[in-house]
Amino acid sequence: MAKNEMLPGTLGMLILRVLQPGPVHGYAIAQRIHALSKELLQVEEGSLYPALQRMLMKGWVRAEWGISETNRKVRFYKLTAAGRRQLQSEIEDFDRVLQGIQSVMSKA
Amino acid sequence: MAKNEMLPGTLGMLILRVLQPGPVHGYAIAQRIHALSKELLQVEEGSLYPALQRMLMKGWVRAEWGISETNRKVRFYKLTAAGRRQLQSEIEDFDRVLQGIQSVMSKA
DNA sequence: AGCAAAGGCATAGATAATCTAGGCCTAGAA
DNA sequence: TTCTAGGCCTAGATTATCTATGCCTTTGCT
Repeated sequence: MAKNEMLPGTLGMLILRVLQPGPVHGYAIAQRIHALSKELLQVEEGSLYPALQRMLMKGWVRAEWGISETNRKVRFYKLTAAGRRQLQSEIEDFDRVLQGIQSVMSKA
Repeated sequence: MAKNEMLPGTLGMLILRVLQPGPVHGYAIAQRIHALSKELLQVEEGSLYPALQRMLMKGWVRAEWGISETNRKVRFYKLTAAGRRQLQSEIEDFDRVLQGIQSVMSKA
């Protein structure tokens, strides 16, 4: 992964995390990830919407049509209880793997 | 990624890092990653050898047949100058992306 | 009124990386 | 001699991401 690309396998975790405080619509999820990461990460729409579809099917989020702050018809995504559990689990997995990576990188 | 799985996109970096101090043969690369990560990471052979092939084709490593410590015919892999540059570049990319991820995860 | 730009959802197809599951061979131990 | 661990490798499936679209609406500019 270069420039603004994502690290494969982490997009789901980031989306769930952004949804944790409350419902957010698709487009805004991408914007928040971009802003919160200080422009380091950029989620393409072609990655975002398929990811949201997967999460819907797994039951980690629910979607609801509504109106955005800018007066547009949007789909708000909301974490389910299962989604909350999934987020915790992904965080644990990520932390563990990251620790492994950092061990190798520092001590090799 | 769960249990002992790898984080996609980081295997190349880990292999290059293990090869940095000097030539290592394939099987031993996997063992070292496993050991150095305190058993947190497990590289499957079906991931390892294709990754080494890719790196050979990109010119990041060179391979040479030899005899292992256990008296077996093995292929030692050695970093090239390009491989060394690639390693630095992947480390920078990874650090940048990781910082982005951690920003999102902490501040969302 | 007309048009462009930006906001917004979505899919198809290509690409890439990993895992599963095998195959094959050898040295050394039991 | 037979078994186990060490060792190399590939085929095929799976999964996630990106590129490139298409389409619709609101707002603002001319």
